[in-house]
Amino acid sequence: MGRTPAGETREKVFAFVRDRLLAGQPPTVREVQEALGFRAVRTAQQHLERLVGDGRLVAGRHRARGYRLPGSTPGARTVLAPVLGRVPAGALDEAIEDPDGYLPVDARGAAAGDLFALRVHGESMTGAGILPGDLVIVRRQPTAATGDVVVARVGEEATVKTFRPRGRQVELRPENPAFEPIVLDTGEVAILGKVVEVRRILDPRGVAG
Amino acid sequence: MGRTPAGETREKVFAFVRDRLLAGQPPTVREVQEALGFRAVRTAQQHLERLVGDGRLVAGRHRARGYRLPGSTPGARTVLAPVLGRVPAGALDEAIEDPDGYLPVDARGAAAGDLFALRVHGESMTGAGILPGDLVIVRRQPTAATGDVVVARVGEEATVKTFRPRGRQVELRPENPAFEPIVLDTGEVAILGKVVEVRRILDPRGVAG
DNA sequence: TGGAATGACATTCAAATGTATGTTATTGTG
DNA sequence: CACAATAACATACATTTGAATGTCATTCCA
Repeated sequence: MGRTPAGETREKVFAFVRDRLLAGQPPTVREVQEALGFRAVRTAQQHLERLVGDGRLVAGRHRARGYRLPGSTPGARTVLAPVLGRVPAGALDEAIEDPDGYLPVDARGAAAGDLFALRVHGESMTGAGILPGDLVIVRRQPTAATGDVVVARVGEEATVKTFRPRGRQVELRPENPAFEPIVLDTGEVAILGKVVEVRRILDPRGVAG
Repeated sequence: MGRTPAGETREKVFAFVRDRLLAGQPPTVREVQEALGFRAVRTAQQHLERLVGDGRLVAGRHRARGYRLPGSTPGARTVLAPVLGRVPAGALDEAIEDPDGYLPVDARGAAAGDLFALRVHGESMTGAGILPGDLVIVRRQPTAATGDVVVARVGEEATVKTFRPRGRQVELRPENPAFEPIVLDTGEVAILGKVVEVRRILDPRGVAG
């Protein structure tokens, strides 16, 4: 049977699969076959096997539409973190019931339900590159380490600050010389979670929040 | 057999399927079954049928992982944007062939293949809250509007700057007083795309890049 | 030149996955 | 209470779909 120059077809196969995967629509082997115009399933299958062998794709064993891109094992760990509109005054779970939207987050190290997002108000953290309107992605945890950027509840308000334990007290330090640190007894502060990521939408293509 | 209050389970089924779909991972009927703890495939199947009947889902006939959100998918549309390690010196497509990883991005307004991410080097944009090490998500486009933060190629280097047209020339303005603006003829500058989002990973839970 | 690697074909097998049939128990309503 | 609707279970069936077996022609390279 005829053939095309070496490697050329495989690039097309990879480009097709990659585009489909990036679009969130994993193809089947037969869809690859059809898209590339192969007359045998086996041909598409072989190309895919090669790509897996080259480490350019990863395959799930006997999994329908199971081909994925390597690297961050994408998709598999993408979860949607709810964007909480109001400050979570009471229990977090209640606020999560009525989110403003969802953000896709790569959550390898966090359980799916442990992530949420908040919109930042105020300029107290501009020195850390966290501007008003930014979205912070928070992993729920009751404690923090020195220097962590945390979301803490003080009374009825939630605030984003740098965490610094001070013996029996806690310092919530803003990253802006125009603001004063807050020092409170441990009992007066509740750590809601740690800021694990900061996002700023420059071009609102529709990201919720 | 026992049952749960009316409608309650169905909401959970819908939430599960919706989250999976928004994350780009359509589930199988059996995955729904397992996730909800049903002992029979049929139970999950029935819930899905109801959701389709209510218009909250659409089903592809005999299609593996064929359930989708109806209509124009008003919710988020998550795609995976490749993180380009090196500066894209040549054609962008070549750099995309070998990404460092992928980031989940809500890409409502952008085509799947038009998004990529770059890691920021240098401190020329700190005034705009873009710090060294940050990831910028870029939508490919050959032109830009005044004030847009763009990724431009000047010679062999790609740089992130604020875009300001100056008649037949172009000013690439850093957002840091320690840096000088770059003014070049239009022909010397190629706009690779517009920065639509900025991300900073504070806690590396595994986000690629 | 001759073997190894590659590209492609035709076909079959087996696992996954969507769909259908039938039954039991609980809840709600007139 | 009778009856419909709902929730769930157990099981079987059919299609899709990923893998496997075998063959042949073309290209590449020593």
